Amino acid sequence: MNTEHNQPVNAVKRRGRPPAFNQDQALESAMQTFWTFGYEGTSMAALIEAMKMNKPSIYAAFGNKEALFNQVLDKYVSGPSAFVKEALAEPTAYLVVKKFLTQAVALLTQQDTPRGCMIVQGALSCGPEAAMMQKKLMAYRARLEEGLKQRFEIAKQQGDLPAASNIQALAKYVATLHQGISVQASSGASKEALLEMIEIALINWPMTVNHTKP
Amino acid sequence: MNTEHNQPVNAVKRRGRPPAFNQDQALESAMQTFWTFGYEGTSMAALIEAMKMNKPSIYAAFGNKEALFNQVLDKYVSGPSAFVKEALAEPTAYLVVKKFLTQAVALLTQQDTPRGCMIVQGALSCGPEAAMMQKKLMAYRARLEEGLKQRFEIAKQQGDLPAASNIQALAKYVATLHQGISVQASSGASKEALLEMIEIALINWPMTVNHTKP
DNA sequence: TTAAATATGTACCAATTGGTATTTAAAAGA
DNA sequence: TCTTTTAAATACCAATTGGTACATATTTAA
Repeated sequence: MNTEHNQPVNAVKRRGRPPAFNQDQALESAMQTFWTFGYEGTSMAALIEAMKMNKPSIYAAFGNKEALFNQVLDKYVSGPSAFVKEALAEPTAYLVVKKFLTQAVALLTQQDTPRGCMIVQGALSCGPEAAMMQKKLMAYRARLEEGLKQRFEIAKQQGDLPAASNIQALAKYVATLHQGISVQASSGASKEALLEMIEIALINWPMTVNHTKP
Repeated sequence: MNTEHNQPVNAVKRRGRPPAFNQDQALESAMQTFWTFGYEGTSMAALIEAMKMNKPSIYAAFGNKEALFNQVLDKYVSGPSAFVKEALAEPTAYLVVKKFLTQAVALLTQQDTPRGCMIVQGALSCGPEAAMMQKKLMAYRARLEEGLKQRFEIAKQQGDLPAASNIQALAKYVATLHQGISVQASSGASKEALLEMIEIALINWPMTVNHTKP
């Protein structure tokens, strides 16, 4: 049963039986599963069903559960979570935050993907065996918060944020909202309700006189 | 080995071997464990060690894992989480929110208990077997948000909040911050950093002219 | 002293966990 | 055709999961 899923057009012919699965599609299915149930809540049995691969094939192609999750994480960051980089590129701190939170709500409440953020919820409370992943996700979150802080530092230097701004606290404010939004989304909050909520959160965003809200 | 842990001073003498454990202390240990590792991440083996009881004794005293967690939840709500009711009793919406978030930070970052909120993180992402607990905790969170909304409705009627206030969105704002704080706390955020963050979140809390910030 | 009642402790259960050894199938090259 | 190479599929592994049966210990009441 060779369906040649992952053969590029002019692929070099390799010897041996060709894989019956598509690498990227399988990883996508794994992401969907981990995203839904978290690292600990996802069993190999669930992955086997979702990826439509048998266990030895998964281990041969992606390594063990931990290695597979790491590859899923990469895919998540460069895929669903790619909007973060775009948001940080917005011209003002206000627009950065507005775009970041708005896009987060859009992603975390959309119909065709699981609700909630995989990096927030993938291994939040878990047993000792998932402790390494817990730390890894913590580091990812810390990196995002650090990215916001650095962006706000630039905004401060540009006179976009008041010189007296506590950029550390501002970054934590935005990160906290994002993490809360993740919990809200996974608990069933609607996109509309969360967008209204964001409006409130942004009402008093600090700005200097020469940078007004649009 | 009868240490008579749970014999009240003038207890009625019951027949049979007296329990070697204290009901409340054992439940406290169970709470600590579930709080740390979540529902799914807590194994019976971990509970046995923490509660210093053997498995059949646990089952006899508290029922199965699910029943035990339910009793732990009750204890959590009436114990560590009791500040919620106090906060809702504050005289103005602003003070309600300030007290609620400040106390939440205090609880979720204190040294002698696990970090993060058990109701937020106890079963956020989990496998199908914990789905019931996931729903149950979602309901708890929804109840809190509803409590905030009702409190804000009263504030609105009292002229404490502007008549045009979107109390639904305000309640979701506060609930989202609380949930985000839980994630932050479990990720190692300091009490001080979170208190600074709360200040920012409260800067533009809506108020009418006859109710000013203290 | 003995029976009834209740708790503890050991040993066990089937099912599931993550992970592999081994056999079989399908392709390319000689 | 036949060997080599690679993947799929079945069957298995020890360890752990939540949950129990059963024997033993400790108390009170008769």
